[in-house]
Amino acid sequence: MDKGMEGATVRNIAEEAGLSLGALRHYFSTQDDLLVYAMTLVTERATDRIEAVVKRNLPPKEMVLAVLYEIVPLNEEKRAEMQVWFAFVAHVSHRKNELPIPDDGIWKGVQKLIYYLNQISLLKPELDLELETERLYSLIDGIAIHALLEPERLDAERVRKTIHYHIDLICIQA
Amino acid sequence: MDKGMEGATVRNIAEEAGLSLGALRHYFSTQDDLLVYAMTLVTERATDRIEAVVKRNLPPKEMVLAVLYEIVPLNEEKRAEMQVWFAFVAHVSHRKNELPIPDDGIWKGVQKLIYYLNQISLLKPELDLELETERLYSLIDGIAIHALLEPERLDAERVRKTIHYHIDLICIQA
DNA sequence: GTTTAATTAATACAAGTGTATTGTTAAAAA
DNA sequence: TTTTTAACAATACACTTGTATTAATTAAAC
Repeated sequence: MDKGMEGATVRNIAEEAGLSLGALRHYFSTQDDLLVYAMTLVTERATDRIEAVVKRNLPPKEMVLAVLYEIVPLNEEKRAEMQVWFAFVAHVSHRKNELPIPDDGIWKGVQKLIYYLNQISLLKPELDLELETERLYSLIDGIAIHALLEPERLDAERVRKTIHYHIDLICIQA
Repeated sequence: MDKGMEGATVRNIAEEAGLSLGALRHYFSTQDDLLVYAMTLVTERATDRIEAVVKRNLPPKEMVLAVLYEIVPLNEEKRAEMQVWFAFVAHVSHRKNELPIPDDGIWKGVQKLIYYLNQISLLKPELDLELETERLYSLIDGIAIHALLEPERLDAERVRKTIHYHIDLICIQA
């Protein structure tokens, strides 16, 4: 978190985990394995959190908002996850083809939300489903990155307000 | 571009530039200087391109769209710039306080666009200026990153369509 | 209780890293 | 024309990197 990707050396990770170099290597024979594992871990944690929110059976609009709030770094835990994800994606994006980078699943999740809002007739009928998906997807990830990189300007309340504002605008009776 | 941030070693950069290690060091005494220079260069190029667009005196809406299109990676040149920017920001974001990372100026640019649209009464009057700025800012950066990381799904035309769609929706008489 | 496997530790190694140093050539100033 | 400065080159240094190897220890299985 404070040494960046340069600090994510096999030795540093071993030390942080309280293991020797050999012990760590017993579980992860290469550094790439380590990175892919960490990325997978982050996506799984996020997915679990989101599924838990869905299971709470909130009213439609509140559920949609709760899911979106779960994607974005509103507390320190999610902030840490997002930071890891951001660093790793940037670090390995130049060799997508040789590494099994897990998909974060946000695109499909946002797609489900939009289609759900439409099915229960909460989405304004004049809107385009596909473009609304693209728009919300970009909005969420954009906000997430901005909140990560400029936390002083974009605090938690402002993040929530912006997302709420957008959802209100695409739903009937704003 | 194809070796990522790990490949941005002083030696690689010197070779790519056709210089010896010593020669490169004559201009940049440390690697950080090199990175900061490259980031500054990218922002300056982007800023210049945008200012050129503004000077073309297009009709309001077309001007706004043209500016936004200039931020987003719609061709290989901008794609390369964006990739550099993305890699560098991720690489140095964990030590914002020790490095003079230049601001990309997109926030202020988007703010100007929204306030301009409002001043000439093209923006729907019921909208919130500050939240619309935040929304467009996130949308643009989100689209930019998605276009960078998933170019097959989000091609140039889809990028333009999404941005156009959003601007239509916040302006009167869609 | 002995053997087999899993786990951990300790070094080793070759390669690459940023940066410093020193020397050489070319250009500009005096 | 001399001298001072800029530009470049070559090498050196100390250190870190990922990974391999080998050995020691612990746990499980039989």
